Amino acid sequence: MAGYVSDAVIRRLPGYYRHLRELEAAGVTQISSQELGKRMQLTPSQIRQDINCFGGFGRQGYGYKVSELKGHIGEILGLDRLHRLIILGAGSIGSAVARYPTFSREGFETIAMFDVAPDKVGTRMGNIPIYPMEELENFLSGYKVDIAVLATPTHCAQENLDRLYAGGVRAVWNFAPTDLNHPADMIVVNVHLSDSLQILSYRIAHRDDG
Amino acid sequence: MAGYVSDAVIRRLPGYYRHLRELEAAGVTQISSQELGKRMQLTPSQIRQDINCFGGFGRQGYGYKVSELKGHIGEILGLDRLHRLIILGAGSIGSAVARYPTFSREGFETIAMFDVAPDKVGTRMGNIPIYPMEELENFLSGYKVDIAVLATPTHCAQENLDRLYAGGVRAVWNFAPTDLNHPADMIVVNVHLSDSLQILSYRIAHRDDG
DNA sequence: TAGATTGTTAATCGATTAACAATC
DNA sequence: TAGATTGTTAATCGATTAACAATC
Repeated sequence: MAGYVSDAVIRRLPGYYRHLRELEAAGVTQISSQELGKRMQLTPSQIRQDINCFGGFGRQGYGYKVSELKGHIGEILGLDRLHRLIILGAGSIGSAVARYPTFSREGFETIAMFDVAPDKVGTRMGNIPIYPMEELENFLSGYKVDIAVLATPTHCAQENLDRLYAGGVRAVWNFAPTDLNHPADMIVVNVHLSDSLQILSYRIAHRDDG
Repeated sequence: MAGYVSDAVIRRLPGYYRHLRELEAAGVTQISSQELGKRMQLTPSQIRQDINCFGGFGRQGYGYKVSELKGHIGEILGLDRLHRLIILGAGSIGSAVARYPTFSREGFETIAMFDVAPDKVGTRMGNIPIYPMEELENFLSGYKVDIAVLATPTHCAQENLDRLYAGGVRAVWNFAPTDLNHPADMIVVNVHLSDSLQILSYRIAHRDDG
């Protein structure tokens, strides 16, 4: 079904899913591209184009069934599968990810954390055990891990990524504020918090430019 | 100098700044668009176009002086100014932001946190005092706040944003996983962690599509 | 049926890439 | 000077928007 889908479209998918979830929760059962566009600040054309990258989920003269479309987009995003996560780094970022409430709802289960600090190792964060970093390879040889969250200091991020790859992990959610080198068959998605804050700073500095 | 600058360009600026900082730290003093492009996975053309939105910072036959270009981009991003932050919500996300090491380096100073939990109120996170949420308006009437970080639960995010606006705050860094309504003269930059993780999930699900 | 709204093709717009004269 | 590389204009490519026939 889905041939080539551009990055621009993919980046909008979570937004669709989020708004459809909110609409469903608000009891809305049907919506047109017109109304959804107004809500999401997108043109109706764009919404129809985006959705039709994946299939004709609407009905002429009617629009889209909210829960049905949400279901389709959820599947497209892979949210119907269970993803097993590990978190490298039990600092403040690692903790925030471990405690983030909505992830488990959406099929992301954190099965272990790793850290170098002796006072953290052996304890638990909620239900999640914290292992010493040197146990990583051993752990990976015993468990299938779908996603590793990289929340260690920047200076060891590349080394940790290499160890993850060697251990068979092929998807990384990176919070270290640096661009990591990785083989083509490893998927890396960055959360560069500083970048985001700097963009806010840019907009403040250029508030009246245009 | 800078006329209209597209979003696409603005989103790349922090990346330039980051790479230039790394290059400077590595002792590299000069770089061509060719070399920088190779490092950042961008075309030399794009780099020259991006930079020339703001001015001719290079020299023909030579390239760019790393520290000079970094300085220019830092200014363009507004990193030469001090930004005073407050953080709404002293949960795991709020704590992670409060403790994020690089922000203070770049001129972002957190002066207060706010929370509803009685056991948190009155304590400090590092040096930062935690005030009760109902003190927000009072605080805002006494301090000039450049940026508010919204790290409260989703269900009160809109209400908190409205209170911030009423209190005079005009820039918000939003971590609540929802799109907030805000007046045109308020700048809101979102960090939608779920969206980012869902994009990773999409890429895993469509790994072999093309 | 008439009205509404999709799915899809065509037109437009903007961003990226290529090319090259200017010049360090 | 010759070689390198910018700044900038022109060409290309891709994404967004508009239009409209299909159809619920």
